[in-house]
Amino acid sequence: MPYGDAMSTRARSQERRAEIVRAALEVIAERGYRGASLAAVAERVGLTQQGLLHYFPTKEALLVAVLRERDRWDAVPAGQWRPDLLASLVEYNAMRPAIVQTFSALLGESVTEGHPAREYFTERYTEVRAAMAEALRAVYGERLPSGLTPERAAPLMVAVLDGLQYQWLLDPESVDMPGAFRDFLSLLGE
Amino acid sequence: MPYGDAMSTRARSQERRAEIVRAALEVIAERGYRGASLAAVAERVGLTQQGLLHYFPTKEALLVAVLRERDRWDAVPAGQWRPDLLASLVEYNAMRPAIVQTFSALLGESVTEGHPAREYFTERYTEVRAAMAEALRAVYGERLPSGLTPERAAPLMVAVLDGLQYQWLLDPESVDMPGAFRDFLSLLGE
DNA sequence: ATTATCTATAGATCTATAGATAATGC
DNA sequence: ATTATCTATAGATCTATAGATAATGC
Repeated sequence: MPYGDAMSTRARSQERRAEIVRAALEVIAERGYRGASLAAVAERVGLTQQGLLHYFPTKEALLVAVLRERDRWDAVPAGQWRPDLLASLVEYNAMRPAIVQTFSALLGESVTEGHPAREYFTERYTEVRAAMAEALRAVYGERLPSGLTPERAAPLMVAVLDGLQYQWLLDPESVDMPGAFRDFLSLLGE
Repeated sequence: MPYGDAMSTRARSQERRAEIVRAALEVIAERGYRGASLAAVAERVGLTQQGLLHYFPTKEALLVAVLRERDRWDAVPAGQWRPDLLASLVEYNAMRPAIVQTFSALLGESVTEGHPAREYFTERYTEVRAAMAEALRAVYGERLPSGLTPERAAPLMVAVLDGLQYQWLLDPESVDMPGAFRDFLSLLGE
């Protein structure tokens, strides 16, 4: 391939897929997964709905790609979580409502029957609680200052993160998500 | 109206509406609001979809009735909340996954654009945070033992309640929702 | 008269399949 | 040859409207 040449077909194809996944993220944020139509995603990347199905053969395949993409954002591996990094993550999220909204909408839908993301979230939360417990253990040992074990504090930490996101998405003016999360950290740690 | 007579038409009609609302609750728990079809609700009460529309002229009118019904369950007025009563409420909820699931699914959907329950949840959370702050103030005064003001503890309390529900709905075996909530109360209160 | 319920149906969608056509890369 | 994309379309839904029919209550 000569210098300055266009991308290879494979690279072009991968970029197209990435574009489609980004568009799907947006449409899911706006309408949820069940409400997101392939046509709406396709339109955003200048394809017909049938053209999109060339890249992802079913709507569910596209959702799987969206969830994989989500996993890639966890730039910090779970084994390296620390409370101060989590606080930064919350601040970062507070600048990215679209992404928070995509996953809050998906989490909400996932508790309904037969939802294709249900298993993903169930497994992810098991992992996230375990990683959170390890992160707390690394900082505090077997007991937090409040007396809780890392295993019992972990689901509370996760609950606060998710619960604050819903309150903040519904009413960003009234809810200081990063501030509330720092309050919770000080509660745990004192 | 003679003794032992059947109900009045009006009473019969109200009972039919209540039946429909209950059925809608179930279908929304299973499929969310966008995924819930009027036909599925109608079938559950032995009506055709068009027959159902005699009682609720649009799908949105049915949702409004569902949300009103939800408000009626808050048997304990917000002005009388106390931490120990909240703990009982969580235990009660842990025995009613269907109801928890209906509102967790609706909350998740409500953050998407143009969702007909969005305004309802936005306003409700404003009220719930205020009521929670008052409940905490009544017990602890201007500062909780942890040093937080009631206004800053309130959104955390609400977040823990909602966040735990999602974790519990996804994996009831692994998440002790009432136990975790009590842990959080002891964190706040000590 | 009013209420409850039905059949028929319009008009929008939605996902997915089939198969054509054009462009790209060995 | 393979890849990208399109048109055509099947087959399922969905909500809502129109209008008929039967039952109930003044």
